[in-house]
Amino acid sequence: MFSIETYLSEKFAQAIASLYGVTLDANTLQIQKTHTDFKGDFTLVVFPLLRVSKKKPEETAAEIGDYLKMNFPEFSDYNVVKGFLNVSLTDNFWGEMLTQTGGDENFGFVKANSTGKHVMIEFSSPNTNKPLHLGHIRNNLLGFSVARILEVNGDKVTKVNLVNDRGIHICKSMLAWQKYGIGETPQSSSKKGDHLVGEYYVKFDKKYKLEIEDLKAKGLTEDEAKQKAPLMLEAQEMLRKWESKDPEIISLWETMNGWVYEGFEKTYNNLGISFEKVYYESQTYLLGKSIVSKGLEQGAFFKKPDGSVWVDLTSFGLDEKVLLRADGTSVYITQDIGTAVQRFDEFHLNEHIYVVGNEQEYHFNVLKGILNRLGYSWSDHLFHLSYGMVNLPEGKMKSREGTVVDADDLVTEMIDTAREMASELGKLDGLSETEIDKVCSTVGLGALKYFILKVDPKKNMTFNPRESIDFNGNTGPFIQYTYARIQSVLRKAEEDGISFSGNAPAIQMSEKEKELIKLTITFPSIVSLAAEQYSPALVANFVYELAKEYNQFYHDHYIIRETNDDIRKFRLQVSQQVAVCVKSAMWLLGIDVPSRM
RNA sequence: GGUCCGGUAGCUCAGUUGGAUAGAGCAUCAGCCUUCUAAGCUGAGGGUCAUUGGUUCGAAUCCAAUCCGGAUCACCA
Repeated sequence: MFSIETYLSEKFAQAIASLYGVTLDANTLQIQKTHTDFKGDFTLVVFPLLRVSKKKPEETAAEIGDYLKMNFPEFSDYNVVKGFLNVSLTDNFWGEMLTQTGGDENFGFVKANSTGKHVMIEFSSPNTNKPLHLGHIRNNLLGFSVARILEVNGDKVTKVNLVNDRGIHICKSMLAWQKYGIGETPQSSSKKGDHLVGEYYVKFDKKYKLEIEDLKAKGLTEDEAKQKAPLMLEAQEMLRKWESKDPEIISLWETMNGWVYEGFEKTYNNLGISFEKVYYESQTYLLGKSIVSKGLEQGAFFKKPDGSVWVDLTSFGLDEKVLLRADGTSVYITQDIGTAVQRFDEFHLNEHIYVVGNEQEYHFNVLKGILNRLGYSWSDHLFHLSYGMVNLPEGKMKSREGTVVDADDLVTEMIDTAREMASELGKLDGLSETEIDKVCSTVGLGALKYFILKVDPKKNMTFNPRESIDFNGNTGPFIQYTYARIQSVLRKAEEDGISFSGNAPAIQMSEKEKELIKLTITFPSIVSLAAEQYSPALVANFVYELAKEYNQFYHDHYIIRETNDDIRKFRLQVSQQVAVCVKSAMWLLGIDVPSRM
């Protein structure tokens, strides 16, 4: 892949070799974009070179600058400020860059499946007892975006979802529905299935709390009350029945989960999220038991007097961890061991990414430790993409206090806001209803997705609803707007019969024009860096900067209205290249771009 | 208490292996539409990069200590 830094490094290295007789590794040179308040395109930091030049910083910089100017035609000028060598490249060079990179729809993307690496990425992983919320949205957007980023870096990527469809919490909503539901269904109530089931989960909790209070009034301790509450006992009984495949319970479970899946599908659809494969815990929760037993035989684990099986991970700086209970049943991590082994066996994975919140960092360290202890060579290829929590301005989301932001509500709200803004600004006059719907949905979702993805995944973030529906400044709609503007210009060019294909004309460029070319040619390295760091935020920050730069250019320059044919052609080419980068970058974030808005 | 993560403008965030006078957006104030989309552009104010030491030509960035947040350390998932 072409990189301007690499290109320049080689020239610099050549200069240094010739001047000082020392061959330096080209990528140890420190090259950066020249600060805006200095003249020049790129800057070589010469301080580290003083020990080979054995001269003052200014002198060293000047010597290298002279050499470059004398020997390479693309260097037009240089200046030295303290230990910084600022070099300028010719318009010719930048024109050549534009010619080389322009006109390729897939610019910045590596050919599909070219690395031969197969990566599985698991994300979303919802429970079927309540609808998706804001936290899931961050998870889904991250997982989906990272998958695309890896794809365009040449990996084969399989996106999977592991649905938590069993367990005591599922039984709670089932029980509440059975007791208080009077046959309510999504159809009868016209509620979305996942929301309906979620309501019964909440109902269980309420009734359960009442029972606890009741028992406490009768003299039981908090813990005793929690354990002895009739509802809890019933839920546990239901779980036992489920595990023994009681037909009535299984049927209820299937029905209610069916409602939830219908609801989830809608949410995923609205968000534009999809998976290649969906796993269900009801089918995987027993996996791993035999592996643990084998590990026990091999001495990787040990048994306590009560019969429970443990692993000692103190050598990894972790603790002892139970793998099988005394009664032989498995715990959560047992399943994770099983699914990991199954997936690596079945798909011959090179890497497995788990998109899971940072509160489970310990869990994944334990998982890797166990797999390492079991001797799986790929245990190092599990990667926990650990993202920070999403908080509200008033603090953590708490379901008890009803501050959880529902995913569906949020999406609807964003799209509604987009519609209000558009009609207020008269942006969509003359479009059909369906076209308007499409644009508003694109813009509303763009705002939401960008707002979340622009933040470094590792960091906790604050979701301020008021700021999220702002469509100005560093937002998704701002970037979409830039794209729509360019499309408008390109449409106009076509209408006017202006062709701008072919090589970039030789013209005298403005700073803004050069800046745009500079930015677009760094797109490929941003894409690859984003993959290395599993960080859509890098792509988001890049595309924002590009859009901002383009809007300044747009403000200061005529494009269609430019009368000089060469300049007009050049500006159209630059515009198109920016549009390609914007569209691609947004696509990596899972965000659509409208051709008008 | 142990481990991990974080602390940058009033608020939300950038800051790419240590580089020049620390940047954006929001909010506030002041400007720009007979001209290709004003969801745009320009300008102003706003900072002890938590604190203190250290490393060196040079630190928001690396190291140590301290302070303040958060997560985690379940036979929960």
